[in-house]
Amino acid sequence: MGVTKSDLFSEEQNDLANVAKAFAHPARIAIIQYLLKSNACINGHLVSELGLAQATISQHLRALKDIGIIQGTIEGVSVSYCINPQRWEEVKKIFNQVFELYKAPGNIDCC
Amino acid sequence: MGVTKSDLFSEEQNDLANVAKAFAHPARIAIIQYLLKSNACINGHLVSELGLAQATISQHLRALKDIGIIQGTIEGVSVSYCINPQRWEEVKKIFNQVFELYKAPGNIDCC
DNA sequence: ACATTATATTGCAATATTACGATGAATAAC
DNA sequence: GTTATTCATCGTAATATTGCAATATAATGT
Repeated sequence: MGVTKSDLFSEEQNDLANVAKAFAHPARIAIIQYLLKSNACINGHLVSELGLAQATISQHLRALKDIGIIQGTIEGVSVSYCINPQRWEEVKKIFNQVFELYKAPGNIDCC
Repeated sequence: MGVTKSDLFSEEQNDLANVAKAFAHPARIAIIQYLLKSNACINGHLVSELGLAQATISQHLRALKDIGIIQGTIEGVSVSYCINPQRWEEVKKIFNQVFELYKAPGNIDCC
């Protein structure tokens, strides 16, 4: 059906899945990396940087903004985007909580 | 179009996006957490555990197997699944490389 | 051989995502 | 006010994902 049965799962599980979705497209990864690299706030040079249409970039930016990982402020006629530090740490923690759950088994091949 | 233009991006970016995709569904998160918790290898008790049809679970398991994060071995008539330790560490590293890229700016609100 | 159990695969319907052109809204420069 | 620039939103087409019933496959027990 294409509809995911969110009600079957915990809020935590849905949250992680939604955050992961933000990372689940190379264009959004590229945008994040670009913002991380140029620590200063960068606007839509992204359109020329990545090879996608302006409307498409805008759509990806919105997806990232929706989960709070980036934020934008109007700067004259253009818009400056940057990482939201608080949310970034939060997201990092959400992922690490899963990764830290794993304890390497005594025998290297469990199956 | 629904087709993602992978050729516009680096292999690293596409890799991360693909791994993130595996985490981008609550059912797959639930499966991973279940395997992490019961460090021993567990087979498809998942069908009764999560509220999804057998075919659907099987499909999610395949998605996780495809990116190498889990592995399964035939155990009589059933199949034991477990985390692949090597790949798990690798995936953890791939995510952390992005998270560690971030250096908190002097001024807390950059935009 | 036959039935049983457990899992995988196939085929399909419904919804989601990706991408882009066209259009709209807001600011700046004249 | 008009024009140019930048970005967001809308509408649309194409592809992907999700979920399940039905069927296939494979091993075990009788």
